[in-house]
Amino acid sequence: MSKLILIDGNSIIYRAFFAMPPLTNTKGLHTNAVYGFTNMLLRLIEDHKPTHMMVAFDAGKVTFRHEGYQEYKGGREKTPPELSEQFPLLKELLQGFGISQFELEGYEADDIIGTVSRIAEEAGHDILVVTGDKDMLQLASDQVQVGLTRKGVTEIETYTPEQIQERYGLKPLQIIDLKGLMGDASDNIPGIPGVGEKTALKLLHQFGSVEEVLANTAELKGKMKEKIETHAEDAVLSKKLATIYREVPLDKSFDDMIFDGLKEESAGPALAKLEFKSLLERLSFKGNGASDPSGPQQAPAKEVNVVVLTEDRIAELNEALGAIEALHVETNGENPHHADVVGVVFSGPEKHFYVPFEVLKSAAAEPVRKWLADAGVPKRGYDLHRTDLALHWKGIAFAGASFDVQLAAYLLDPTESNQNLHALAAKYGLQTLASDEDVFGKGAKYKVPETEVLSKHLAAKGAAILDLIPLQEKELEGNEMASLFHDLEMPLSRILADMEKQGISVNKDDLTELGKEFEAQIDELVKNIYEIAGTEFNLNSPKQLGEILFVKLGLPVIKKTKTGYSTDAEVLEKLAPYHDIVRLILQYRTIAKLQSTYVEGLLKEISPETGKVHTYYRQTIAATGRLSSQFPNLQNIPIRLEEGRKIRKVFVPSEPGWYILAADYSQIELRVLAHISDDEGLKEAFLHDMDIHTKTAMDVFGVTADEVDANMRRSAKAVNFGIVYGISDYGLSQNLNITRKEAARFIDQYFDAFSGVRRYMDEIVRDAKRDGFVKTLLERRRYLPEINASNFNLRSFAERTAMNTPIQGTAADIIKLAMVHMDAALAEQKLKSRMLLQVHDELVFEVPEDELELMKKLVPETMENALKLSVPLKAEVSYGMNWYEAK
DNA sequence: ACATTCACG
DNA sequence: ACGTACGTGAATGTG
Repeated sequence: MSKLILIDGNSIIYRAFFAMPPLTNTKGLHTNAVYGFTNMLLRLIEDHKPTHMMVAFDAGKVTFRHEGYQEYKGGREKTPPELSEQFPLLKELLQGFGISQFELEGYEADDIIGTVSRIAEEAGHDILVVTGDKDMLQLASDQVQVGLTRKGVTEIETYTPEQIQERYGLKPLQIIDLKGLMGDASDNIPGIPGVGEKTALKLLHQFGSVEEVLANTAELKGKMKEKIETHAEDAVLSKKLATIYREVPLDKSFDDMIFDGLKEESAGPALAKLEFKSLLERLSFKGNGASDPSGPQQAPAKEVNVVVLTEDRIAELNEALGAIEALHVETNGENPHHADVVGVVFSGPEKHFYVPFEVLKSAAAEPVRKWLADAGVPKRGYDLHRTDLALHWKGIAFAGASFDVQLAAYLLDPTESNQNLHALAAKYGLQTLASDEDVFGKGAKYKVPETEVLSKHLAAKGAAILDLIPLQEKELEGNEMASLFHDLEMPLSRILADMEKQGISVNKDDLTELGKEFEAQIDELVKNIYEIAGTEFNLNSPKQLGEILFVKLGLPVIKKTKTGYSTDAEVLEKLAPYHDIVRLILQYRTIAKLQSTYVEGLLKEISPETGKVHTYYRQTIAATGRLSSQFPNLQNIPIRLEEGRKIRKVFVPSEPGWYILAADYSQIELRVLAHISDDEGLKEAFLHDMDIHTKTAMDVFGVTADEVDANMRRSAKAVNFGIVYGISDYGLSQNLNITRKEAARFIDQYFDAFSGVRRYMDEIVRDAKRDGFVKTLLERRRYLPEINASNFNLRSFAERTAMNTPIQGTAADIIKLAMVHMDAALAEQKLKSRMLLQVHDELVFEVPEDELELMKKLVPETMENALKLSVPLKAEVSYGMNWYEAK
């Protein structure tokens, strides 16, 4: 028994658009209408189990109806752009669902449906027509039911001829006459003025058709008669316009409309692309994709063909290494330097080999380890940076990383917080991969399951990696990010791993000594504070401190936090004149921070084996493309205050007689801004290597260099910071402690002096609103879904981000390039010097004495020539016996 | 798990 | 009128 569902695409998507609340995906595309449409489709499929489906669309602005009546559909509101952009999304989704779509230039969707339904009817099929347009009731027959949307779009009320009779007292074809008399404002069909549904029905019940009404106007009287007679032509025309044309020349056959269920491999990605996560979860794909009406259920993982290799069977893998296309090393713990290897899987398209770690370490697995260490063999996997480190500390060398799906996912959307392979696979609608949480449990409940379960899970990961690679590769190419990925980020991941393995030596004794000094100072401060307060309390508790300051001592409340009084440094600075205790608290805070984070924290991270700290650079965290550093964070070692800066003295070379050499970019972000904004004044300043803050003060305040005083320069510096961050008068006023009005004046003066920067800021925000994302010079992207939000805060934040990200991100691109070039130069010149740290605009090396002169030239040169801009890049180098001295 | 504070660029 | 400066990580206290 065949069942055909014909859907009026235009009508339904319109209804869905206005019925659904606004909805956008993370890329900022509107998806509400498609979401409503999809819900309706799933409902139809479930309720009616169709064997054939087709969605018809209007095509072409002008249809045959316009020939007789040019005003047809005139006066209609233009389709809102939020809806227009959803048509391609819907069409792509339908393709993924395996549902045919018809359109033909010059015809409307209802004509196509009318034609198909006539042919299908003649062939003896059962048909359901789905639309929001009552006109289509004219198609109803014994075999054709017409489903009209109710309220939303998922509710559909189906009409048979009997039900139409019941409701209107009309035969289906008389619906055309009804429209002829009433007209239709939305299509600009006139009908007879003053005749609405009620009158029209009365007339039709009496006469039967438009023609009969017109032929018998004699039987009518009064105003009604007059109106009908004067508008007789309109009625005839209106009827003609309302008549669905059922002879559209379609070159489609019945087979073109076959629907044999949702296929996970195509429907999944389509839903995933739209980020309809709830629908993805609701659907369970099995065989023909019929969803289980009993509700959500766990989709069974696809059977992966996995071989568990014991030591005596490792030869099977040794021989199959040529067919291995991906690997996955499962590790536990956050810190890859201290991670245990839980298990390893080697994946080919047909077969997966699970290798317990003991087996990988065994003598028999020597060929596998050689394969792993061979830089000439490209490796593909998930988080290969972590893999490299984990294996390294277990004595297994890893090289040749060529495609990391985590890194690719980061580039494709650097703000996505969940980078699990499970989430990634789901995002692309791939075969459901169990989550690590489900397999291992989380937190204290983490437990490695038995080999049977573990090997299957890891093999499924290997399979997911293999499936993801071509999809990501294509997307990277589509975004012109292939080079950023292959030529910058992938090579960098290996370099970072090398730097981390190398580590930087920390003088433990000096650090402990420093800790003792801090401890004495803390004891003294705490004693005095308790004495002045007249009570002992937990100084580290903002809550208790607030109680003392604002209740007991009655100091004025400057600002509040969500949970109570704010006691941050900014507040305490303002309170200092009121009470002597405040200075002491500020001093305590400073020293306590140094003690807990930098003395105790760093001591804990010193490796007993190497006497070094081995940070972990994270390449897939920062939304702008910067690196971040963990365990310990070596990108926030104190420098601004002398007390803290001393911490830097404990970072020393790992070999006697060597030096620490550091080079940092001077004003890289403002130089980047000069380049991308093409502002003449800013470019000029950097071409002459002027002091940029003084130059800014000169232009903003209209004075000569000599007239710039310290205060003017300070203000100019704050404005420059503000510009880079995406300026707002409020932010600048906070920073400079001036009124918003004064800040606004500064900004205005700045933009008058640097009009190219104003132009850039306007353009980048406009582009972001149009594209939904911004880019760096190297095509790194960041999506800004809130750039068109109606909420002022959200929108403003996105606008500032649009201004800042290309600047901060391009600076990140540049230093990453410099690192790749530096690594190559060190290798090529066979230097012993080692790159150890990156701190956003600074690179730190350890250098033997005999390479010092060379490195003092090579490092800044390499950094300055990393990328050619319209202004020169400048790097300043220094060196000493420790990081403190390299300033 | 979340908030507050503070270290860096 | 709206009310935040951009990007991070670690330590600590609290619910």
